[in-house]
Amino acid sequence: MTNIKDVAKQAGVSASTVSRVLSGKNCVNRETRRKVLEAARALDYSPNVLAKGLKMGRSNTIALMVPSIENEIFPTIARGVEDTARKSGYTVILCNTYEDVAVEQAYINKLRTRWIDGFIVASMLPNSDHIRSLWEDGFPVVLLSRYYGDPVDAVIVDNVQAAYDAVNYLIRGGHKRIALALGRKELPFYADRWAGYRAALADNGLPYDERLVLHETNGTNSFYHLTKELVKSDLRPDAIFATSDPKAVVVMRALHDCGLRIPGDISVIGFDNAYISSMIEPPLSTVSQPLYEMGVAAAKRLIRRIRSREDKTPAEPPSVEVMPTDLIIRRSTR
Amino acid sequence: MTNIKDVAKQAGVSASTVSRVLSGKNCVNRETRRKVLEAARALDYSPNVLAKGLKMGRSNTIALMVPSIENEIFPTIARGVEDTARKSGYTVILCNTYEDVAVEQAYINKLRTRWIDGFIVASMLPNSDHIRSLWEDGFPVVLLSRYYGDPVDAVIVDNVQAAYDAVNYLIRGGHKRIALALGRKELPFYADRWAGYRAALADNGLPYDERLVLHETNGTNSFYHLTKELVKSDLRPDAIFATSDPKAVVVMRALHDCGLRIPGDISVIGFDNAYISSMIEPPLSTVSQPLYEMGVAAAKRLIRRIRSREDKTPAEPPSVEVMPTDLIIRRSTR
DNA sequence: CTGAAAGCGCTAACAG
DNA sequence: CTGTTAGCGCTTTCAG
Repeated sequence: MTNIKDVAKQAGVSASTVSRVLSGKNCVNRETRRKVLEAARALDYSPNVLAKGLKMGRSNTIALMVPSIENEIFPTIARGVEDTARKSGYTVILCNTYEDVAVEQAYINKLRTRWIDGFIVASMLPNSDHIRSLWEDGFPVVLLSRYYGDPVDAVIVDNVQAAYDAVNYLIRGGHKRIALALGRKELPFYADRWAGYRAALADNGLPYDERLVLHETNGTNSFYHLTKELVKSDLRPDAIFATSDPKAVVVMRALHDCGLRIPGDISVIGFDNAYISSMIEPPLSTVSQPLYEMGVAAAKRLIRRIRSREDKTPAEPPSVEVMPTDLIIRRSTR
Repeated sequence: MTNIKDVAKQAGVSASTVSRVLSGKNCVNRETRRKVLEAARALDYSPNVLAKGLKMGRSNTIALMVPSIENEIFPTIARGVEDTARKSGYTVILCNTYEDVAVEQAYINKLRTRWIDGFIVASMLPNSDHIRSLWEDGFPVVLLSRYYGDPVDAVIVDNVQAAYDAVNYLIRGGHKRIALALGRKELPFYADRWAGYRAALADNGLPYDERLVLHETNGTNSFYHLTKELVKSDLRPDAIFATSDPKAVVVMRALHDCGLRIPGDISVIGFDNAYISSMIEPPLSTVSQPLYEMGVAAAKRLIRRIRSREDKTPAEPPSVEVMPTDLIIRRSTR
């Protein structure tokens, strides 16, 4: 593999000059610069990132931690992060934590070792203290989607408001008994969507009935039976708000299997605007989050942090960026 | 950040001894070893990967190149790769090429620079010559899913056979006029599925009618109109084989909008066993590829290559690993 | 069994 | 404007 010395020799200059030219320093003679560039091209030289990183104390690499890249929303987020990172010369490392604090911790310990410039964490759990120690130690971190009020940069949506809007829409449409298919409530965005649901009910003078909230037991499929039971009881709802699209799809299957028509007999609304939601029959009304843009925003913010740390610019205080959601009405609601 | 010298000082030994202990060399006194380990723990030391990589000429990092992580099948593959890599101490870098040879090339050029130990390429296009130059230069590479007969390691499925099985099943079920929703045929797996379709027809004495094959024009949605047109013509098929599940879903929507019943009026079968396929109504019959296992197999093979290159073991000849597919019959076929 | 020294490829003072 | 030098943190001969 060709290195900087080879280029230097070929161009008849010293290694430092090659370095200067290739790092875009302008204090180099036009002619010398030309020779170096030519030599570099001729030798198809590209600098060794490891050596550079060792010298500079950074690697131009960031880590993206997600619960699982297989979950609906993360591929799009990942693409936003990756596109943005690449444009700024950063490479991204993908880490699946599987909602396992131990796996998360193992990653952090390994990656902290000076060779990762910063973290985008979309996998944070309430008890992820090793993540907290990251920013306490001055490491650039931005939280994505899961935010617990810590003093750190974050990119989120207003889940309370978004859920409120969805439920409110249902109520305006004349629905009186609205059930909730609720994900694991230790996750802050589910807790918030729950709060938004309650607020919308309250503001419209509708009673909150705990029996109408379906709690996820093990996995998305648990909603299949929960929905069936609820629908067959004497509490049959006229609408169901699911806190994610996959849950909505399962709910719809259960409803279908009970012989109910959507939206004729019952309306369904989801959350996330996953790809499937527009494809199923009937197409699902849902709340969309700007996933790609959230990935972009998180990456931009992280890179700003990294740069400002390197420049020793006085650190700005952490800020949380709240991205807008949209209510998308398709044909699963009347 | 604490480094090897700090540990050495703390333990009262030299840096080389620390290195020996931490690299698991056994030629170290029991007591010395204990002291070093203790010091390392006390200081919460972990070695600098960049320095190590620079010295050793490798980074324990591999790159996974995919067309887009948002495509149905890649998250699962990525998870298989990542799990396997992590278990062997490798980190994976994710690269989305967007089917763009220029992006792919930019990645390769950047990553070749001694700091990536090997590549898993799931994005290869017929004219990806920079990928070819990779293994020609002795770089560890394994191709995933897209294989053009080159002399290089690959992990694939037998797409001809899988498509043959699907179409054959349809024919056995009494279908006589089977249409094909065909993806971009410059991609080898689509070309193979097309070949399997033709072979099944031929073997069963059914005519091959070019008018029954729907060619993707721009994106998956193009099948919506193509399907509608076909169905309204006097060639109305009694079954449609879609070369991927998303295509099948679009086809089903078109059929539904034409008032046709599935599978009553027409059967539909897909390919990939994507998550959605079991969720839609009716649940889609499809061909499943062992995506996770393919990721695992590719990672294992790559790591073997990397290791054997380092050990200077004589290189085994490249081999292609063909993984099994399954025909999954649900309710979209009769 | 252990320490000293060299060097992986690069950049950043520091001289000239 | 350019070359020389030192050193980033680690592993690995080579001596002892």
